[in-house]
Amino acid sequence: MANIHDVAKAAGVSISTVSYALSGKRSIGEETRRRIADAVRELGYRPNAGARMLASTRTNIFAVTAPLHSGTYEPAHMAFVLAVTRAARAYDYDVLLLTEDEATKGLRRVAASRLVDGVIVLDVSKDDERTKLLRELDIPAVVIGIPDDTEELVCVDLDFRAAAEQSVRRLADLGHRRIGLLGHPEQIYARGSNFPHRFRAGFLDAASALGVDAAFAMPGHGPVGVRAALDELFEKQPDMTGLVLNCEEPIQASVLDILADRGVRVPEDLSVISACSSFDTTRFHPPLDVIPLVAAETCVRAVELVVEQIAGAEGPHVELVPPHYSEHGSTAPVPDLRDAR
Amino acid sequence: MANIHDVAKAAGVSISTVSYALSGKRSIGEETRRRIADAVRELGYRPNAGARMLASTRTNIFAVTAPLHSGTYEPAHMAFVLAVTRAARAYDYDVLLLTEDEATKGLRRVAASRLVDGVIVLDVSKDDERTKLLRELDIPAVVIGIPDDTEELVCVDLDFRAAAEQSVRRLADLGHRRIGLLGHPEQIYARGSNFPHRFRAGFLDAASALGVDAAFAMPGHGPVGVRAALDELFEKQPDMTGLVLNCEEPIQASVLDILADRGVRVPEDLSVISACSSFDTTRFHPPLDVIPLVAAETCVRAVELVVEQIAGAEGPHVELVPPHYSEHGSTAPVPDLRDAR
DNA sequence: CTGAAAGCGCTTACAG
DNA sequence: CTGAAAGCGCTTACAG
Repeated sequence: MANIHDVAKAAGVSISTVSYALSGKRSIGEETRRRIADAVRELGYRPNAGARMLASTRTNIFAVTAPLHSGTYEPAHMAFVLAVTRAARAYDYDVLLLTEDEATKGLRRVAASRLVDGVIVLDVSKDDERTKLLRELDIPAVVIGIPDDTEELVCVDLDFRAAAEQSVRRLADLGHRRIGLLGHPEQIYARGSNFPHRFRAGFLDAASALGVDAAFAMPGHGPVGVRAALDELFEKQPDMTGLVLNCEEPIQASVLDILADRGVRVPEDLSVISACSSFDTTRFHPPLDVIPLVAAETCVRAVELVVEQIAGAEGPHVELVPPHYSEHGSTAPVPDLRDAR
Repeated sequence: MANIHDVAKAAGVSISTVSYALSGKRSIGEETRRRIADAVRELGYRPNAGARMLASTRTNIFAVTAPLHSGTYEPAHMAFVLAVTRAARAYDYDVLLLTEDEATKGLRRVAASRLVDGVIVLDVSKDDERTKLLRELDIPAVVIGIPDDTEELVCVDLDFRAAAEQSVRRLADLGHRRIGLLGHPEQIYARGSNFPHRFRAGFLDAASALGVDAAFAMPGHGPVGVRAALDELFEKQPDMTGLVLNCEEPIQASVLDILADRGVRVPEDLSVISACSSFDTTRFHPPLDVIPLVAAETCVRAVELVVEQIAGAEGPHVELVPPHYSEHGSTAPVPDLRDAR
C-alpha cells in the first residue's frame, strides 16, 4: 500500500503539498497538481482512513442507530436506512449500522471512541432511551421522528399530524360525516412508536375540529384480525362512508380484499385514503389515494442537519416535512349527497 | 475527552501500561490494574478509534456490501444484514453498510483506504462484479451465497441444492410421483440471484435421480400471477400431488389462499413444502413443513471465516451449511396410495 | 511487572 | 505557490 510519502517522492514534492492537493484546501500550481495526480493514479494511492481520522479529528462516518426489533415491519424501516445511507454518501460520509441492543450501547461506544462524526436516530419511540443518551453525549445528532421530549434535540420527520388532518379534510370536503381510521396493530402503539400516535391524535383532533364523527380501530393478526377491526369500525358507525388507512401494506391489501368480498365498492360506497404509506398504493385494486411517506426527503434533510451541526451551525429544533396528497380515484363525494341530487 | 495520557497520569503509570492493561496483552500487577481501572472509569476514558486504527493497523470494522436493489424482497435481505451485524459484534467488530451502487464502488473505496478489516458480501449474483473486485483487492472477505466462479473466494451459504433434494426425497418417500416447484418471480432468476438457480437445479436433478416427474413454474405479479403459475403446474401435471414452494412469504400465503379457495386440501389432496423460507411457516393455515433459511447460522459462520482470514488462517473454499427439514403436517402419503389401501 | 520511545500516516498551522 | 515540522492518540517492539 502506497502512502503519502511514496506519492510525494514520486511527484517530487512534499507530503504537505500532496495532502493539500488532495483536499483542495489550498491552491496548487498547475504542473505540481498534474504530477501529483499522476503519482496518485500510478500508485493507486488512497489516504489511510485511520491516519486521516487521527490527524483531522473527522472520521467521515455517521452512526445510524435503529433497534429494528423483529416486531417492526422491515420494508419501511429498511427504506429509511437505505435513504440515510444514500444521502450520507452525498456528503462523503459512510454509515455504521447499530441495531438491536447495540442501538443504544453501540451509540455510547462509537460516540465515546470518536468513531463517528454524527448520529442519525431511526425508529424512535415516544420515550426513547437514546434521546436521553444523546443529551449526555454531546455529538451531532438528528432524530428522525418526534419523541415526546424533544428538548436539546434536532428532530425531523414527516408531519404526521398534518397528514392526518389532510386526510380528514379531504373526506370532510367531499361531504363525509362519519369516517374511520384503521391504524396499526395494537403492539405498535403499545411499544410507543411515535408516529402512529401522532397520526391518530391528528386524525381525532381534525375530525372534531371539522365536526366529523370519527371512529378508530386497530387490526389484530392476519386477515382475521383485519376483518375484526373493520367490523368494529362499521359497528361503531354503521353509516361510515370514509376510511383512512394508516398501517402497513399487507393490512391495507387485506382491507381491500375484504371490502371487495363484501361488495363494498371503492369509492362509490366507501372513500378510502392510504395515509403515510411507504409503498406503492397504485398497484392496489383499486389504486388508493395516498399521502406518501417518503423516506428520501426526510433522510436527506436529516443528513443535512447533521452536517450543519458538524460544521458548527444549527441549534436544537423540530422540523416537520409537509405531507402531499396524491389522488388516485379512491375518494368520491359522500353517497347520500349524490343520491340526494 | 480524556486521552491515554490523562489516564496514565491519574493512575500514576506510563501510557504503555494503560494500553496493555486495556488490551490484556500482557500481565499487569493487581494494584496497578485497579488504579488504571479506577482512572478509566472516573475519566470516562475510551480509546480513540482513529488513533487505534493507525497504530494497530486494525479498524475493527467490517464492510457489509449488499446492493439491496428495490426488486429484492427486503425482509429476507434485512435479516442477513442484521444477522451479520449481530455476529460481528461478538468479535468486537462494527459494520459499515455499503448499498446500491456503493456496494461495489464503496467496497473499492473502503478497502483501499483501510477503513475496514474485512468484507462480507451479501446478495451475490451468479456473475457478480464484486467477486472480480475482491480478487484484486486482497482484503479478507467472505461471500454469502455461491457465485458461478468461486475461484480464490471464501463462500458460505445454506446448501440450496441439498435442500431441494431433501424436499424431493421427502415427497418421493411418501409415494408422490408428480410434483411441482413454484419458484421465485421470473425477474429474480433473470437478475442472476444465485440461490434460486441452485435450488431449481437441485430440485430437477433430484427428481430425475429419484424417478419423479417434476414441473416448474414462476409466479407473475400479485395473486393473479400466482394463480397463473399454479394453473401452469396443474396443467403440466394434472395429477400433481406434491408441491414445493421456493419463494417469498406473500407468494406462499397467496398459494395457500388459492388452494383453499379451490377446495384443494393440504395435505390430503396436495402435500406442500416450504423450502428455504426465512419466515415463520407455522403461522400459515395450514402450517407448512419447512426447510428454514436461517440467516443466523450462515452469518455467524461467515463472520468466523472473515475473522480467521484476518488472523491469517483459511484459504479460499466453499462451505455449505446443511439444511434441516421441519415437519408441521403439510405432507402426507400420496392420495391414490391411501385410497388403494 | 513496567517504562521510554519509536512509529503508524495523515493534517495543518507556521514560515517563507 | 510550497516545505519542514509538530502533533493527532494510540500500539508495540525494545529494554530492564
